[in-house]
Amino acid sequence: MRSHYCGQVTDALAGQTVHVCGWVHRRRDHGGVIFVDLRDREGLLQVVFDPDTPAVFAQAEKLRSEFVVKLSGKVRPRPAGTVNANLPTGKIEVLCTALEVLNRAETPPFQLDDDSVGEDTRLKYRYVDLRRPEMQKNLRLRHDVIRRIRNTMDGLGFIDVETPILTKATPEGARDYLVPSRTHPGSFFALPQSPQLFKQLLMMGGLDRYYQIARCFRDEDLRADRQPEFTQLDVETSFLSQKEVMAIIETMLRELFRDVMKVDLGDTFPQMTYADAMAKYGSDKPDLRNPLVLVEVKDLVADVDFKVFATPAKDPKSRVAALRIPGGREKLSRGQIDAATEFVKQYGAKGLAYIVVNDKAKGREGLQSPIVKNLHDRALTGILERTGAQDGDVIFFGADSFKVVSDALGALRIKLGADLGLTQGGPNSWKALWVIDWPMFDWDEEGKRWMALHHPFTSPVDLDPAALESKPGEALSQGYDIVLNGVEIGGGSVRIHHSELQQTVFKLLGIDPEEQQQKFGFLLEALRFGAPPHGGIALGIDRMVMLMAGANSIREVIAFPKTQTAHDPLTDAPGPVSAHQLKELSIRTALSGKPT
RNA sequence: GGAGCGGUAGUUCAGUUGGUUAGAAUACGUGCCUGUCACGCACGGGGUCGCGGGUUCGAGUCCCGUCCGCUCCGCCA
Repeated sequence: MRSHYCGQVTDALAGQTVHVCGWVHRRRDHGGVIFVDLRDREGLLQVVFDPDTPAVFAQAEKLRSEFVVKLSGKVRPRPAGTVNANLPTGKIEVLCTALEVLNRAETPPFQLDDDSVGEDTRLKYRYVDLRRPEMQKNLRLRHDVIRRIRNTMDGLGFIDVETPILTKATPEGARDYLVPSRTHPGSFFALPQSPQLFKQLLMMGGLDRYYQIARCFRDEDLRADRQPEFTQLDVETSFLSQKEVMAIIETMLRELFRDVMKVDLGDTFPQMTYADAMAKYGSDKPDLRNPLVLVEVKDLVADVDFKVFATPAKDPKSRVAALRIPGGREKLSRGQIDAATEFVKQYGAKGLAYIVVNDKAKGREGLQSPIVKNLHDRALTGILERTGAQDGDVIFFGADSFKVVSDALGALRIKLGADLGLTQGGPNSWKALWVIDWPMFDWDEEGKRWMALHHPFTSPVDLDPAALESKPGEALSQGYDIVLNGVEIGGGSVRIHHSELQQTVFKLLGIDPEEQQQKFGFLLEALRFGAPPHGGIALGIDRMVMLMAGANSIREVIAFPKTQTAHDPLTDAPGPVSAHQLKELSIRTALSGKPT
């Protein structure tokens, strides 16, 4: 006896008796006949209950939504005149001859065919939500992605090695999730922010091609594309150059998109330096589908009688940049320009200057703007030339610190590209990009110290510790990020494999020798026992699948995600624990959670 | 830590300058209908308007606080 899931019943089975399992999606009674749409992960099937079979018919009268049933019946084409190509249940139906209710169900908390249900309700009843076709599709896509990644990595000779979930707290980086130790009172494990150090140790262990589909934990505030626990493809290799690692990942991604999405990502992914990305796109993860670009006009306005521009133009740590919106005069309403001004304020900009280009040929008379009177002819001409302005364009300006201008105009570029429909290609357009030549460090004004732009184990291009220490602000790293459609889906680097250089980097980051020893002693020691040159990368699986699924949030591709406060509405985690449990862990007080 | 938007029936939402008994759709229940598929028709049940306080003769509506959800800034080496 064969069993079939209902969605797999096809024309070919016409005339045969089949056995199907599924959920009751909807029941319709009409003229003494009962119709039940049965649902499984594949789709819908119409089951008919005829009054000629009274025993089964009586059972069918009790069926409700989400009842779990198993039934047998004869597959038959719809009667003539009732077949409509647009019917969701197909040309085939099953006349039920035996019905078993495997489980009853209460009225579902929401209708499964309602796609506007609030996310909190969906998450509270995630097990119901997961039955919806969209979620089935997303999770199967995720499975497919991971399966094919494993195939590719395996084909390239990579070994999957598991690394500890209970590990050691790190002083830098994200906040750790801590786990108290019962056997070491007062001491704590940390959940890994990534398997970074373990995979480096694997290189020292001679496992020269490692990968893992690894769960990572970071106790930081959430976003649409950030969850406190997430999954990354973690990769590390020995003896390979930056170029070679990037080539492997390109191959993997190209095959993945070819096989799963039927998309060609192109033969060679373009590469862009961090400096160029910031200059042209105001972002370290440019979306190349968006044609808008930032144009530096600092030199043109250094001598204008307008402090808003002139002051930053003379400051080496500041920038004055323009963003030209082709056809902006028609496309942007006055309200949208005001909204743009408000928009850039969240990135620290104090305002947003603009020029509407009415008639270039008329010179300054042809420009409409609150700031034109403050700019001399040479500046205006230069700006129009350099931005390539045409009649009908709007040019926005940012003048502030390098970071504020880049952040503000970079974000405005993305927003207007989307709002005005300038971004090319739509959902089926894919633009991959490597961002390379990252600075090693970024100066933290508040902490008065250098911060690693990538992470503290990233190798500088120049391996001489003395050179690094003399000019840390100018050092470039052997780091690389992979960006897809403006989303950072991964980042990696060639690592430091000399103990002295690693200590120098720690020192520059303000980690004194004692703390180095306490937190990273095992790494420094391992580096002394024959560490091969090594490097790798980590790719965010959740983000990649989110992009492939066309979803707006990684929660849509995670079976049981958490809300913005890192709460799980389904299990109500995190929750209080008993006083007994706390006592065993040598924890005296719980500040808010009442012991139960 | 901060900004914005939201919270009204199981669900999705409406609710006017503060004014009678808070509505619609859908879901749910009962009945009718001989092939329906967003079936249709009739009737019915269903509400601490997130929570607390305040203003007022009177609050879903105004004010303050608070909790929750979402988006973003900070944060995420």
